[in-house]
Amino acid sequence: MIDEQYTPDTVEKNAQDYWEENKSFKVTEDAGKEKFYCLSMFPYPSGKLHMGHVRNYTIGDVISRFQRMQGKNVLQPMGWDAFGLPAENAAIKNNVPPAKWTRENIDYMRAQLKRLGLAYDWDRELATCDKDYYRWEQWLFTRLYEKGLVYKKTSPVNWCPNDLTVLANEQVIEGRCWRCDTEVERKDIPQWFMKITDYADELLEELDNMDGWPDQVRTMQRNWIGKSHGVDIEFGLEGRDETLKVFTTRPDTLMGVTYVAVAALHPLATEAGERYPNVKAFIKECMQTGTAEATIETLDKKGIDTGLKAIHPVSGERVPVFIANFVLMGYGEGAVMAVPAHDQRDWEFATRYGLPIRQVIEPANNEEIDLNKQAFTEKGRLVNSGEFDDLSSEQAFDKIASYLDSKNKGKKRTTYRLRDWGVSRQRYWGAPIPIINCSKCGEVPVPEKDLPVVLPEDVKFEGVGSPIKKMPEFYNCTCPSCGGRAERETDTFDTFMESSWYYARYASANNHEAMLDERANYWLPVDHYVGGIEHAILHLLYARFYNKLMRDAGLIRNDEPFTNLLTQGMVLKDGAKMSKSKGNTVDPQALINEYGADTARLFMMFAAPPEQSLEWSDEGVQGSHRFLRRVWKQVYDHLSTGTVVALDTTSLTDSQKDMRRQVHETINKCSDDIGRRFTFNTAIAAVMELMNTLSRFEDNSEQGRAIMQEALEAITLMLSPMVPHITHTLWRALGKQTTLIDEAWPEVDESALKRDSIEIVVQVNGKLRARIAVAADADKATIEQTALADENVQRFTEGKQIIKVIIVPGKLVNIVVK
RNA sequence: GCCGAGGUGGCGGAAUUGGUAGACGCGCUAGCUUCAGGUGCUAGUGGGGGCAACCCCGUGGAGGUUCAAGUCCUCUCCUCGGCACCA
Repeated sequence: MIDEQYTPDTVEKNAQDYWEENKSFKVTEDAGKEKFYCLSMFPYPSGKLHMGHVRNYTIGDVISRFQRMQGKNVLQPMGWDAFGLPAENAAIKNNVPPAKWTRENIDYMRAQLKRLGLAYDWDRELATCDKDYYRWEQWLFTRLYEKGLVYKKTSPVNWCPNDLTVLANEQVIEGRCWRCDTEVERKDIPQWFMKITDYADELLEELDNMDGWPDQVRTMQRNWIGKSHGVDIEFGLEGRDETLKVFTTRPDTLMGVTYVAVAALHPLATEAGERYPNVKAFIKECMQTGTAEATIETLDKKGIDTGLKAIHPVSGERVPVFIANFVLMGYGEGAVMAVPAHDQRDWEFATRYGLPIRQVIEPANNEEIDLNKQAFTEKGRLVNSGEFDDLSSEQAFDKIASYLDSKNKGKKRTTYRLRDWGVSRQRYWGAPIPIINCSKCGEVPVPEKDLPVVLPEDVKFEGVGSPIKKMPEFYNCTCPSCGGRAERETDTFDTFMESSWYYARYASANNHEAMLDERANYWLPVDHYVGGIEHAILHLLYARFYNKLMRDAGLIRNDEPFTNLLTQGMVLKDGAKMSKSKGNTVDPQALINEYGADTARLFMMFAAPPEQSLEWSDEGVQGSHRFLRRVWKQVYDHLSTGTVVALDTTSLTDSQKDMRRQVHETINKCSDDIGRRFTFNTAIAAVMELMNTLSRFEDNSEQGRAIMQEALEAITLMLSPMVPHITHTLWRALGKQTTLIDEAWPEVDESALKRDSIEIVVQVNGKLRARIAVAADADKATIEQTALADENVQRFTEGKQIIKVIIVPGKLVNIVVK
């Protein structure tokens, strides 16, 4: 028996103690059982959980618990994305080492996760700042170095003058630092890169097969990789031996070239800048406008003549070489052939500087175009192109490409927007890059026996700059190759490195001899991955890349890491994302303290489907709590009424059959909503409806009470993935000797779904006019007769000609009259 | 500019394959319970008309297809997310 009052605190402690004592969520490989690996994106230990975490982890937990009830061997692990900038900022502010700050946050947040009752196998917990974790990342990096998949290169990088760190292209949002919004500068420093471009094609092509991912995410990744087919074309330069290479996706427009444009950072531009002061001034102006303003000022095409003349590869014509602000150094060759008649940017530029506009493509459908108004950028038929005239754009692409190839002046080429991944960071709180720089031997990877390169944790922070760059005891070492004096890299890895493979490490978390082992092949790929849409490109692309690196290193066998992806929506309050800066956050801890974890979980799952944004509502939370109290009360009242006999389905009254039918219809719907559709909100709504009916089902007969018992057991089971604590207690209260966590999902009794009579909707000319009851097995003629006989239907058919009658079995009749 | 998602009561949302629009929850109204507030319970709740039975209108807007459209097609307006001078 249970208390009359529902007291979440004791109920929840009770269930959590049981799970803890019985290691309910510890899981091992079992070849005899179907595995299910459910993963939620691990948190950065920033201090305490926010509502987004609660939502994310509840979704993952519901899926995990549901799959467990389907009889699967479910792995649900949790860990900490523990390296990163905020720890350093906190260290400076509070004068506490990043390691200490991070580990205290982890302890606090772990307790919060446990308080939410999440079904994690805590034995597999990992933190990326532990040397036992990052040593394997260092190890893999040295293997990849041997394979030539990582390299060092001095190159201009995005430099954030505020955070004093290099940013990946992906971390630059509209010319500003993704983290602090400071305008990004350019700086030349030696950097380590991973050859993600080697995998660009596979990363792109696999997307087509990844049905378990949202289209939105797949499209974003496709665009990010940005594959395009074109031709590299070499223009001669008048009075010089060298050539100028350009990239174009429209070689069919080659005969329309009237000038060539290079980026401000192109070597030819630099050279011209040294000769002419006004060119130098223009280049400087381009640099200052930088990426930020360039994106805003999309209309203003500016440039300056270098004085150089390029030689057209087919006609031999001399055309001017301009420096133009709209040409990007980072894409293609940093130089373009300009065809003002057929490219809008070239057209705007040519119009501004009085350059010729020469039509070489005409519309295939002979429609009128006016090149005085704008460029004609579509494909069509070639004109004014000598021997290429009358070819279609598509034919000309190949013809012109092979013509150029035969003259050694051009070659087909595929380019990508995707750049190699720069992984060096001039930061302290990250995994040290396992490379030693020797003045004699150059760059030498740290040998396996010397790994891990441990990041010193007992450090003092004195303003900006990484402390290990000032620690000779860290960077002084001997060269593993020649034994001479050498220095370590003091840069650390981009923290996206750690989050790119943690999902695999959970499978082998306690292996101190190897990065991964055969257990990874049991668990991988992740069956269901749950996390924020903000990781649609960066994290998810890097993780896919890393999976392929690990596969090609022979560590795992799967091609893709995440079979299904669920991107959960944001938690909003007053229509805006909850954030500290907006001051509209609600602390999950306060919510749990007041109502308990079950109410918090239930509200999160009920207020909106998981992929949509969720509007916070204090009243909604109360509503969820009220529902749990009602369920509790219903069970209490049922138990207080006496004992229950076995259900005998052979002699039920109509109202008992109706009650029982709804129970089993609800099981049907819930199974589909949770298992297939992931619409937890509608699953909960269905159980609420069932509860509403049940509370009006006042049948104290023996069979009435047996049905009540069956219904309450089903409700308890169906709610258990969402609210595991209260249901743990109610299950026992309902007289069960078993423990809820080990129970299977309820089964539908098909015979209970049968109906003798069904309701059919009758429309006249598509408008609803009546509802009729007919036998479930009534034939069409009977249904039609009954429908036509209805009094209200007759009002609308009287004196009219019936043209036809449409009958949708089990649903509706539509009578068309004139 | 391009790509993607969306627009349904006072609010969050439901309607799964073209077939009863507004499930479920919140809020609100009335009543009961209560010294009172709160809790709990009962009834009602898209707009308009009607004592009622019922009727008319209604899913951002305008057309269209269909026996039937929130759902499909065309055009259009708006909101959100992503990318953006990509040659």
